[in-house]
Amino acid sequence: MDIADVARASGLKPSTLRYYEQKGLIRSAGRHGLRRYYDTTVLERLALINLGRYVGLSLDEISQMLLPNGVDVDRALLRQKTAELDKQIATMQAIREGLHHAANCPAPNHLACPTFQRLLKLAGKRLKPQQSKL
Amino acid sequence: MDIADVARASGLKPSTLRYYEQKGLIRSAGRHGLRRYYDTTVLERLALINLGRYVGLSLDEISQMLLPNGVDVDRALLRQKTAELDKQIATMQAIREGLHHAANCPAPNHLACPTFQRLLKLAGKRLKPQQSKL
DNA sequence: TCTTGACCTAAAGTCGACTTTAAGTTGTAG
DNA sequence: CTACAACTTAAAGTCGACTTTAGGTCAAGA
Repeated sequence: MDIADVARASGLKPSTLRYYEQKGLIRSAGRHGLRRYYDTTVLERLALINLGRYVGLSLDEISQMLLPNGVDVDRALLRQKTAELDKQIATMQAIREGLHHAANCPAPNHLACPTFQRLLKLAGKRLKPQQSKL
Repeated sequence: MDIADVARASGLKPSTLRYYEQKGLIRSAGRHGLRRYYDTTVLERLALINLGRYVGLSLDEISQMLLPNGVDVDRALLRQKTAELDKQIATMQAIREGLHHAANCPAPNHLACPTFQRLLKLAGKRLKPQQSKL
């Protein structure tokens, strides 16, 4: 497949694919003249990359996790990321509760409300970011 | 309090506070000569801003939510954000499950595994970002 | 009174993840 | 065989959220 096919199949732009290649995240199977061609395993690798981006990893972190040969993942890092994700989810749920309460709280001013107070403290400690797009 | 006090109390740098003021997110209570001074309600406003950042709002979105007068929040937007957060949490949990599975899956290659396959599809549809720092 | 550390402004710089642009090359349909 | 749509590269641009820098002002302690 050529770059346009991969773009179509992955939802990424050709420029993004070239960029990922430049960063060492993917490789083309070769060239026809100047033009890259890819085999279909690149799609799985891209899916893995999307997954990583989804859970908030940077491209650099992702390239550490992706084993350069083949299409697999570093399991230790995976476990670590799972644990981080657990914490993040817990905090988000607490905040979600707080927001829900705030949205329906009869107090004229949220800051008067003890539930909201707790919420503000919770958000005080920011965790790691979660990047993603579209 | 002067800007250094607010910085200390909020965990934000003076430069960030000036930046937030420039963006219209906060206001100082006045000046002593050139120097800004603040009253303590700015701390609550900053806590609210942190909260917004935490749940993935941009500074522009936050300034829409914060009522310019006083220290309160737009409740409709709050409800909407709560709903978005629900979706986001659900997806993160699914992915968390998938990662957990992958980290402990005996298959030599995750891509062989149907659980991981589902996971990859899930991550395909990226949601909105969640920004935050530190 | 003098010094100095904390403050001020405007403008430029940074970072990650791309996208866009400018200029050039080429596989392929007609 | 020719045209041209689709590819190529290197470099510059963009976006959000800040931070840093350069150059200046000033309140307060010694």
